[in-house]
Order: sequence, then structure tokens, then C-alpha cells
Amino acid sequence: MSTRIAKPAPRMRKEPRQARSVATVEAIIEAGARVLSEIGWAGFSTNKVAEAAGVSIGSLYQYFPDKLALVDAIRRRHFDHVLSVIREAAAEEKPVRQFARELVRGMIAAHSIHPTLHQVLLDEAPGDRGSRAAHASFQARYLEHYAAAVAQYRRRLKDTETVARVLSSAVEGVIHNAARRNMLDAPELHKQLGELICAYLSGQGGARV
Amino acid sequence: MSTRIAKPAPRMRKEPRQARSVATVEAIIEAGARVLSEIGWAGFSTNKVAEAAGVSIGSLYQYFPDKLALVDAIRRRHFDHVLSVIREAAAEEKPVRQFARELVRGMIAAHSIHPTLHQVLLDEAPGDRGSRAAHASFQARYLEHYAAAVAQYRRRLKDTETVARVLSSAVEGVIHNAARRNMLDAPELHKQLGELICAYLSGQGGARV
DNA sequence: GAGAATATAAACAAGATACTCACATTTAAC
DNA sequence: GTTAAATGTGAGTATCTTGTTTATATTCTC
Repeated sequence: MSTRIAKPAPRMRKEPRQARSVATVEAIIEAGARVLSEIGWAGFSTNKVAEAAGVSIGSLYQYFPDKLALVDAIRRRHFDHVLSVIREAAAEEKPVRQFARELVRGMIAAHSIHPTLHQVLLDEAPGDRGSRAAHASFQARYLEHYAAAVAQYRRRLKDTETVARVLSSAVEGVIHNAARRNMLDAPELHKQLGELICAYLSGQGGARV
Repeated sequence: MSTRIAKPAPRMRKEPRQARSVATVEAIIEAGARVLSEIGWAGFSTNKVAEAAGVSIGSLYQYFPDKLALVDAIRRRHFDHVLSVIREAAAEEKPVRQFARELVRGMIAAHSIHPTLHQVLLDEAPGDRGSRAAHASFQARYLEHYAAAVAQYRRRLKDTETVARVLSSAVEGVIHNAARRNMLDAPELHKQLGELICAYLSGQGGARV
């Protein structure tokens, strides 16, 4: 029993050379993200994606060697996007409230296009083959940025990593829940999520009750 | 076109009368929860559940008219459990910290058995047929309990519902994330989640930064 | 021991789905 | 304008899954 190394599976079967094919590939990835977000991994079929992209199934397989390669492409694109948001928010030094505001705004914006894509990618879609490393690397960098922010605003310096993890998963939970209820752009939500972040970051460990 | 009323679909095809059959039904529901949590809705098949329960597929269909009825049973059981946890935590008046501690402890305990069942139930499994109402009713009561706690501890009384929603989804997000990483019983997590709740609930709206 | 309750698993029908291939069309180079 | 490469097409296939039934066997109750 070899350790489950089944397929090297290149990420692209052929590189698109003309503008036409670049557009095709882009349409496929975009449609894939839509299908994944709207129907979930269980309903994610290559035929469905091709149809949603307004492209023949043959064209899909001209560029993506198999289903997983397509998911990988979608994942890479989405994760890159999210990473850039958090990186920007945590970039220069700024007051907590501004950090929170920018983070909330960016995160909500990033989820407004395909509201549940993020969760589907994390929970349902298999991280099996080649994306395992990419996935871990994303998580690591994702946390790093949060940790940087936490270190900057939090007084107590213990447990920075845990705090970062709690903060990030709390934010994601709120956004995911709002996405499920089509409430991503409710202003009260923005405000309250911002307050949650501020309160947690500037809260003193043993505050009086 | 009648408005999509396809099947009345009773929740049980036959009531278990003997102790034996009660155990069978229980085993099926339990195994179903396990499968749902470990493999997700995409891999949830009646045959797989029967096998996981150590029971023949025929026995499953002796009591559950179809797949959805089984999911409904699982959902009802799990939601009842979670509801009792939050209800108890928000019951009598007690200091915020104690409320937070009990809530965290109960919620984590409730998720320790089948770590991702809750999310799968909410996100992946279809709420289609008869469970639509039950689902909504659960959400409503769930929120009510949170709202009661929020009203009790929060100074500012505006946006109580939003605050309750943000709080509950934040807690769920953190727990879900921890569950994914098999970290549900890390003590730092308990502590930080508790602090998050306290900080948010007792945080003053326009705190100085 | 009779009849009801309960359990079994082989079998099926229906559908889904990942992927190929032989062919059509468009683009670009000369 | 001709040609070859690039690109696009979609019916077809082979395989697998899966929900459900049913005829039969076992166990319980009285």
C-alpha cells in the first residue's frame, strides 16, 4: 500500500494562449464559485459548472484535468482575495476602531459576491490531494495577520495565537450566519460586529462585572 | 401545479413497541448523527447509516419512511439538546461571568459528541419538507434565549435582537472552528471564548480606544 | 406453539456523473 | 488566402451510487 499517492495531476492541462480561452477559463472558475456557493459541494458537478459558465463540458476538460483541479483553482482565487483583505486591514498602525471598521467592511464585501463559498471551501470541499499544503499555508498566513493585529491592540500579550483564532472564527461565524440569512448588508450588523471586535480586543482580562 | 406538496410523509412508519426495536431506532439515529457529522450531507446515505448502526437497511426502512424523515429525527434530537443547554445557562439571574462560563461549557459539551453535526444540519442538510417549520421554530427559540441573556446583561437596550444574533453566531463560529481542528477541549479556548462573551456583553458602546 | 413484531440482505430501478472523442469553428502566421 | 494550431462542441459512455422494496428468516409475547 503506497501512501495514497494516486495522481500528480497538474493544475492545468493546457495554458490558455488566446484572449478567448483566457475568458473561457475565467468564466469556468467564476461559474464554479457560484455553483459551489449556491448548491454546495454535494451538487457541484462538472457538467453543471460548464452549463452555468455557458461553455461546453469539453472546454472545461480542455483546461482542467479533473474536478479537483477546478476546485483548487476556485479555492486559490478566493483565498488570495480574502488574504489581501485582512492583510490590508492589519497593515499600518491605526486605532482599533478603524481597524475593526476596515476589517468588517472588507470581509463583508469579500463575502457579498458568493456568500457561502468560504464555508463550503473550508468545510465541505475535499482538501485532499495537492491542495492540502496550499490550504494549510493559507490558514497559517490568515492567522498571522490576525495575530499581528491582536498583538498590536491587545494589552495582555499571553495566548496571542488563541486570541487570534477566537477572533477570526468569531468574525467568520457572524458573517457566515448573516450570509445564510441574506443579511450581509444590514448596517446594524456592521456596527455590532465592529463593536464585538473592539470590545474583545480592548477588553481587560479581569474586568469588573 | 399544486404548490409542491408532494408527500405528507409521516415521521415514523411504525412505532417501535418492543425494547429491541427501540434500541434499533436509537442506534439508527445515533449512527445517522455520526455519519452526518463525520462525512457530511454529501456522503449521507441510508445504506451507510444502516451499516454504521450495525443494522440491516431493511430495519431502517421499517421505521423511517424515507431519508428525509431520518434527517428530521436527527435534527430534532440535536436541536432539543442544544436548546436545553442555552435555556439552562440563561435561566436564573446570575453574574455575566457565570453565565458565560456555563454557556461555553454547555455548548462545547454539546458539540463534543458529534463536533460538526450542528453546522452540517444548518448548512448542508436540506430543510426542505416538513422540517421547515421545526427549523424556524428552533431558530426562533434559540434566539429568544440569547436575547433574554443579552437584555439582562447589556446596558444599552437598542438592537437587542441583532446583538443576540451576533453573539450566538460568534460563539457558534468559534466552536465550529475549534471542532474542525479537534481543539474543543483546549482550556485556553474556554477561557478566551468566555472573555469574548463577557467583553461584548459588558462593553460600553462608545468606549474610549 | 401461534401469531405478531422485528430483523435481514439480495436485488433493482433510476439516476447521476466524471470524463472522452471525433468533429466543427475560430484565430493567427506567413 | 492558405494552413495549421488553438479553441470549442456535446452526444456518448461506462461506472458507480443510492433510495427503496420484498421475500424470507428470526425473535418475542402470550
